[in-house]
Amino acid sequence: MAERRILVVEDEGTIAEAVAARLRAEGFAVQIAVDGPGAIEAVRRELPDAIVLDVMLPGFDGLEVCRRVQAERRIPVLMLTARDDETDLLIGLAVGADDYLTKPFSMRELAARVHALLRRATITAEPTTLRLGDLEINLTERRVLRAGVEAHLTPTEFDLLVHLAGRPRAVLPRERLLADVWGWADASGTRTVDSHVKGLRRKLGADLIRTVHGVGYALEVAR
Amino acid sequence: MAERRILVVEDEGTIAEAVAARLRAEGFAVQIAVDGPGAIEAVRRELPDAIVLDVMLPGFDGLEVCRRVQAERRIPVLMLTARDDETDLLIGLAVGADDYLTKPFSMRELAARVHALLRRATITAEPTTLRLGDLEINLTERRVLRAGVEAHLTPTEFDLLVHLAGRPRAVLPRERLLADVWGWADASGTRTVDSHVKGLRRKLGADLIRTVHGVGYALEVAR
DNA sequence: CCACACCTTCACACTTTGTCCACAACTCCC
DNA sequence: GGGAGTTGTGGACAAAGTGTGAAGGTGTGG
Repeated sequence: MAERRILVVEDEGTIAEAVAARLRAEGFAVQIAVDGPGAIEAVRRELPDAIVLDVMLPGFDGLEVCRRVQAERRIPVLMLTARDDETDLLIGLAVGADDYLTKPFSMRELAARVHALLRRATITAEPTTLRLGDLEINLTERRVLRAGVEAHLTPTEFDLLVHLAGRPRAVLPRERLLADVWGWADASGTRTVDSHVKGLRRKLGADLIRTVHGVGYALEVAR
Repeated sequence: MAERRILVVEDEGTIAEAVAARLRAEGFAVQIAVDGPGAIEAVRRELPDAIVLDVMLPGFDGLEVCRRVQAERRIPVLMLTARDDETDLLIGLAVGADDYLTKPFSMRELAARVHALLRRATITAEPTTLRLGDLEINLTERRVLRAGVEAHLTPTEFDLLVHLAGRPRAVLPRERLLADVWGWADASGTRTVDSHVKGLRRKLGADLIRTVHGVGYALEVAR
């Protein structure tokens, strides 16, 4: 099996280093992110097999990270909660965390949980491909077929398409797409979304994406 | 959120009890059925939000239960398979199961799966649609149908309609509409509301919006 | 260093929409 | 019935939004 990649999201340097060291000793390739935006970016870039995620983070918190990550792609998440707070825990599970550890925790326990997480992930038949009408999106291979014909998409186009496909038929405002796909806070004055929609239409057919004037775009799916 | 109802279908008493106990601890209301016919009946009576379903059952098996249930109503199903048998698994997914667990499984894992199932269900079951008589307003898609026929509305027309639909039959003064829909403080001297009402009447029928002389407009709904 | 793929921005044409205006039709009240 | 105020209507016009092709910039891999 190829080396498994783990993303550790933790702003306290000493903890992050300790966790990373232990996981490396277990044979994982470990990346560290120290805040919310960094985590999102790292997920896109590194495509980790699992995430160890602190709930308390600068930028936006771990729950937000978890929600956004899960919106894109199914990745096992182990949550670290500082306090013995049931609220965090429940919210965490609700936004897609798979397991949790309450600080302080032992490194041995952490390692065991991460192993369990990955074992489960490989056993489970996670839906790796989205099927919407004659559109087929393979998330693990990042391939897209329309009516059986493969289209070559750029990375950004693919991410945009996946986001639209996550809420088929729903109208997603440009600001929302810019925030979720690009991670931009400010949506004023840019035509980037429009440009990429143009690309998707050219490659996948003009009828795939509906423009909702003054609002945004929606993925059309035959019912 | 109201308490979520889970139906556990499992003929082995000890397993059924253990599963039920754990799910109750997670805050769910749990019902147990021990065979196929009992499961079908329980689904009809209890209207559960999700089903945890053993494949091996007396009466008729879990796959049959799954098939029948899905034929009636879309309910998330978590399948429990005794053996590590791919055949059962594939059939299960084919007849509408959403996820599965192979025995033996941990209760923690089960709970996480059920949470995930419900989370997914609430996301997909979100076509927030307003229905008022023969008028159908889909908020996430921003589509409007009158008597089954779609009408293309401009952004402002749509927002105005939604505001009227939010208080059906109530008379909303122009000043109120201008404040809520347009964000204008000053209502003097403008006929903007009237213009957009004109548009709505043209596209959706003159009988939809009632004029209250000297006051404003109200959405008419057949009782 | 070059070729290449990609992302973003820009300028322009085109489409859609919002607001206002003028006049007709209507309502209400005396 | 008549008049004042209100509303309906069609269209003009400007403003805003969108589609499109191409250019500039960045980064990557050879």
